[in-house]
Amino acid sequence: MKNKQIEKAWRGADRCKKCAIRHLVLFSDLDHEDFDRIHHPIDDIEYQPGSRLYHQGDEMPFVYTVRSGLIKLVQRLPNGDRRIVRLLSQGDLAGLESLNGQIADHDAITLDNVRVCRIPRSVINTLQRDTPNLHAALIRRWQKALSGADSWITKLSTGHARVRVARLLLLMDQASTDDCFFLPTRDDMGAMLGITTESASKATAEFKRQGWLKPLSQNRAWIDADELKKQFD
Amino acid sequence: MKNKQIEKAWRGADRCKKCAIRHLVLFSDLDHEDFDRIHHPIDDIEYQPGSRLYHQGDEMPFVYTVRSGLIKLVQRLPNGDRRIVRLLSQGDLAGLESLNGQIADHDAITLDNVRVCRIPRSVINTLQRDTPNLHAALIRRWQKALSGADSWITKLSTGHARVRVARLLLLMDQASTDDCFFLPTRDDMGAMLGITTESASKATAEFKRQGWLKPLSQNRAWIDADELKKQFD
DNA sequence: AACCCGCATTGAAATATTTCAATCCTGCAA
DNA sequence: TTGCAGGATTGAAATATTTCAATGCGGGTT
Repeated sequence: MKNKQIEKAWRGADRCKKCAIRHLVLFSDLDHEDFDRIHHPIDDIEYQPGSRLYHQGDEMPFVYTVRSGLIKLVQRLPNGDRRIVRLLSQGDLAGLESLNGQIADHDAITLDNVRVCRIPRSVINTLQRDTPNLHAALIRRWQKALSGADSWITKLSTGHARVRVARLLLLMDQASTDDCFFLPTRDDMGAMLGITTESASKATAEFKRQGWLKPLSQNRAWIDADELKKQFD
Repeated sequence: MKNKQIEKAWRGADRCKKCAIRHLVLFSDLDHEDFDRIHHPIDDIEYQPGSRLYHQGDEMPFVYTVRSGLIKLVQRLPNGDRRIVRLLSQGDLAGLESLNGQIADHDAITLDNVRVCRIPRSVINTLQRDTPNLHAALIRRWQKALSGADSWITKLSTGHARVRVARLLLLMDQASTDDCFFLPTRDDMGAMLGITTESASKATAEFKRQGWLKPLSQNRAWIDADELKKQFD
């Protein structure tokens, strides 16, 4: 069986102190004492592609820090329409709404191999009371999510299908540290851009024919960013 | 001349203690001492329709609490496309990004008569250090903005033009305390929904013909919410 | 190697939206 | 009251997208 969690490698907050990407994650500004206040287990979990961290409507006992990989947040409408409203990558938080005790706004589904730290809500709430440093970190995450949501609207939900696909590719290219990046399925592209799978495919195929997009092995691709910008900006 | 601020009625934080909508605004959870910590002037300002609180790209020395009226947040793309990414109403904060010292992500423009409290960034930052209560209030605002942004994507940027217009009307109806609500210009509807002014107009006109939408005096309208939901949900 | 399965691609017809230009309203000013 | 200005509405032609059905392709399995 695929799509389920496969590992709980590490437990506890001690690990956080030594985390290789600590500057990116939520606890970056905590000091030594702060860590000692954490008594609930913080688990390091790895997911296969297509796993679901939580469902829209779930109670949310945890917050997740993304350590690596990509997660899509999918929102369903009563009529069955689905829309991907955001992608989360390294350093982002999934399940922010839990901090206010709300139920999940989305399905959170992994796109590729994903590693997260799963933090009980109570840890955040406790720390928040005592350590102002965490506040700033939280506010920054919130701010980033919000401005991401805004540009999702202006860049990915506005203009012709070909333009939206181009902008998506440019965004994913920028977000990647590598010189190649994760290329979503046409289906997911459609759900991100508010167009059909076929329209996403037609645009993508055309970019390939033009040589502006080159698929590499396994879901990964390279783009000629300058050319795409020149054509569609 | 229109479109400029016309009044600075009240100054200072003392007023905040007596604010009629204090339960809705940012300082709802502050206690008496907290208010005494505020030394910078907090102004109560009224704007005419079409006024601009700030421009995309501006430095942001202030945060604004909306006391009454509607504000649109408009984002411009390099190619000149504009998109309204959110509407702010009573109790919402404009200029959240200022809290991280960032420049404005949007143009903030009033749709009707708007009254706001203009709070210097320094007040927030100072209070934030000392009063955990403000934190919760800020986080709530952020959360609300974010989930608003998400449903803007799923509800207002997905599906056929007629459906989007219907959803917009339903949203504005729900948001209103009154039994009628502010009906935006077709131009603004287009910018909210990612469609042309004409498409917005055609949908709106059809709803009127069907009797599902009745314009009242002056930008205000009533809808048959049940019927619209039945048709487009 | 042959076969499958799950995407991706493609084409053609049916729809929907945009574009562009003309016309209609309505509130406001003279 | 008349006239004007700024939106709103409408129609018809040009485009773009969706729909639906067929076909292609690549990786993994037997």
